Amino acid sequence: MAKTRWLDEREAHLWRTWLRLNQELLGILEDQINREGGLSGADYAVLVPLSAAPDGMLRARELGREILWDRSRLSHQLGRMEKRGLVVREECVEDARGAMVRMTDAGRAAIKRAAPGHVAATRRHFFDHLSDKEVDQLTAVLDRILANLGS
Amino acid sequence: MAKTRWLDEREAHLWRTWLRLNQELLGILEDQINREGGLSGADYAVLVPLSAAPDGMLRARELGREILWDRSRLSHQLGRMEKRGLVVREECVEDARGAMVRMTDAGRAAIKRAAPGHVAATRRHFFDHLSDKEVDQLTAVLDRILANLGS
DNA sequence: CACGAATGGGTGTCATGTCAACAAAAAATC
DNA sequence: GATTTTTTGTTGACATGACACCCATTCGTG
Repeated sequence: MAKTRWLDEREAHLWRTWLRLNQELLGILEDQINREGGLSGADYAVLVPLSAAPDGMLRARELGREILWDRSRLSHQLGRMEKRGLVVREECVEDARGAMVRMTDAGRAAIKRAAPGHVAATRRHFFDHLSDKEVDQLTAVLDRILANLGS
Repeated sequence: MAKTRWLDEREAHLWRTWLRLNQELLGILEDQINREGGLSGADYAVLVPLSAAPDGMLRARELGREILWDRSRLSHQLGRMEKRGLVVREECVEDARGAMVRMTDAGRAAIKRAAPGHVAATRRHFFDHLSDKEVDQLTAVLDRILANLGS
């Protein structure tokens, strides 16, 4: 067990900024979604992959994989969303264990209502402050970090 | 209401990476703290400012301001931590409304146990994949975004 | 085919976070 | 100095998330 190498001043600053930015930015965007679409951030996260899928339908397993949720969390969330009429669950034909999740018309309407404001807020608070070059640099760095997370 | 300008391919990619990286990275670090110190991420967040404060004591208001928590959340969390003997609440001399929060010896021991592994994990999963120059670039970009969040 | 392991999904329970309402003290206003 | 307004902290109710466990189905292996 080697002696700990603590973060130096620059590193600590970056780390605090990283955490704080993440926290505040997500909070702002969540509020935004909440106000404009009557949706929670969780609702939105679920509806996004569904709206991109054919027939607005995905297998629960796939859905969970896309948004990195465990099955329990997804199941609870789907139960709540089903109760509010945003999605329905149907049987899966090719695998009797599975469950298909389909977005209802109300679900599609809700995300169509929320999405423009969400994108606008994302631009206003994030992309508007980045040059094209910085987008590329940032992408390269974050992709690299993400790719090494497994280790 | 102008027509929505959706994210292009590069932007969408960066945005997904940002969200996913945060989610996974924070999850990993939380697990780490959890295992090594028997602490939750919330416990850790509370203990960090306390361990940096004189006498391990801060006014609740200050503590909440540092970690950007609202009063209710902090109060609940402190209640739980007090029950587990990590902190104690004391009266505030100069303001009878206030509450002082003091880290107990057990609290200090817990964070001393968790901190080295936490820093190591932060390095392993984050800083080890960044050059010095990239740290500076990233800091500049994120600071700028953070500074503009109020708008 | 039979059997144990793995997978997909659900449920209950408890920890955590949010929100509205409250009470007490301090600050501001008149 | 009395009265409103803010600030500080707590509480209770409720939404959400994490975790352990359950059941049915499918897969892998003999």
